[in-house]
Amino acid sequence: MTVAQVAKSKPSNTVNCADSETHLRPDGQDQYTISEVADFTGLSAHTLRWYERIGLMPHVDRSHTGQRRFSNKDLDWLAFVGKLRLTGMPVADMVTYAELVRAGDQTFAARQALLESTRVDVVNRIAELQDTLTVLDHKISTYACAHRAPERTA
Amino acid sequence: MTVAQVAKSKPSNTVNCADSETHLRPDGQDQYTISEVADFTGLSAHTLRWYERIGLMPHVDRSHTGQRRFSNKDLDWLAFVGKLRLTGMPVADMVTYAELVRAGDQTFAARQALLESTRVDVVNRIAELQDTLTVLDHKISTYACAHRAPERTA
DNA sequence: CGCTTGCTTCGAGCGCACTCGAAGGTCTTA
DNA sequence: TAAGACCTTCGAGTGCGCTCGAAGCAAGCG
Repeated sequence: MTVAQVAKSKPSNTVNCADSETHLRPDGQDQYTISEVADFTGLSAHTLRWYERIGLMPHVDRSHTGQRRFSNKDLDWLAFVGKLRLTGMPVADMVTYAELVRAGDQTFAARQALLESTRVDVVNRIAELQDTLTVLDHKISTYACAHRAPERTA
Repeated sequence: MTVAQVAKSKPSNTVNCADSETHLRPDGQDQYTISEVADFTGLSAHTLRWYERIGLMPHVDRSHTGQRRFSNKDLDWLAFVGKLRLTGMPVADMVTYAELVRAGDQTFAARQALLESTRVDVVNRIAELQDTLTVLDHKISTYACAHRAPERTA
């Protein structure tokens, strides 16, 4: 509830080192309907509403008639969530992270820990994939060989 | 049906270049019950039967009483399937590959193509993950910064 | 004013990859 | 020969991540 406001009151320095987020979108006006966001992110409107319902999005602003108005901050968040999704992190864990964010600054350490463990997962996954790649290449090369030596099928 | 026999009649040269498959298991006796295979692979007996049902396994030999007797070749296949699974390939696609294998030598080209396209997927996925890793590291470093500069919360 | 478009909520449905349970046959060991 | 483990098949159930449909409100246009 207040989270959105708080977020808005801090243009770009939620953290304050080498921060380069909140790239304003072309029109730069920080107000997007759900279908605009759907187009932009590739997620369906249904999915966006679902994300909010399950707590994977901070509560999105509403227009005076109750329609969602997404901000650039929301888009940034969605982009980040998209990255987490790529890591294969379960939605439930992303929700946990989102809850930490909503809980405020005192959860920095917990969030960092969560991201670090995710990082480890990603690194492992990459190693796994690279290993798989080796197997794949080996297999592919055997097919290539079979091509070159088509004799002795019997 | 005949597939199993054919497979067995070719000790280790299905393809014939630098072939180093079929590492005999400790007891080396080429006959495993479903629960042994389950232990070995980490898959459940249910899943193994399911793999066979959907055509992801060549039909497994049976004992005179109808119980499954897995061969080393089957274990090799399962290991390979495990790798494919790691790539995120849908089971349906693996079944397609399995069908190609069962169809015989004239599908070498198709199989090679399938593996090569999988290879591309894996490479892309790795790139994606590496990209994600960058984002993650950036985010983690901002948390680290926030720790070092705890002032200016207001 | 009525119509279309697009939003709202809620709850049900879907596809995937298993996962499990039931009912029954078989193998081994006492 | 009887108990208990372990196998068989078949079909139903589960959990996840969406995905969709229905019913209804609101804005904007001719």
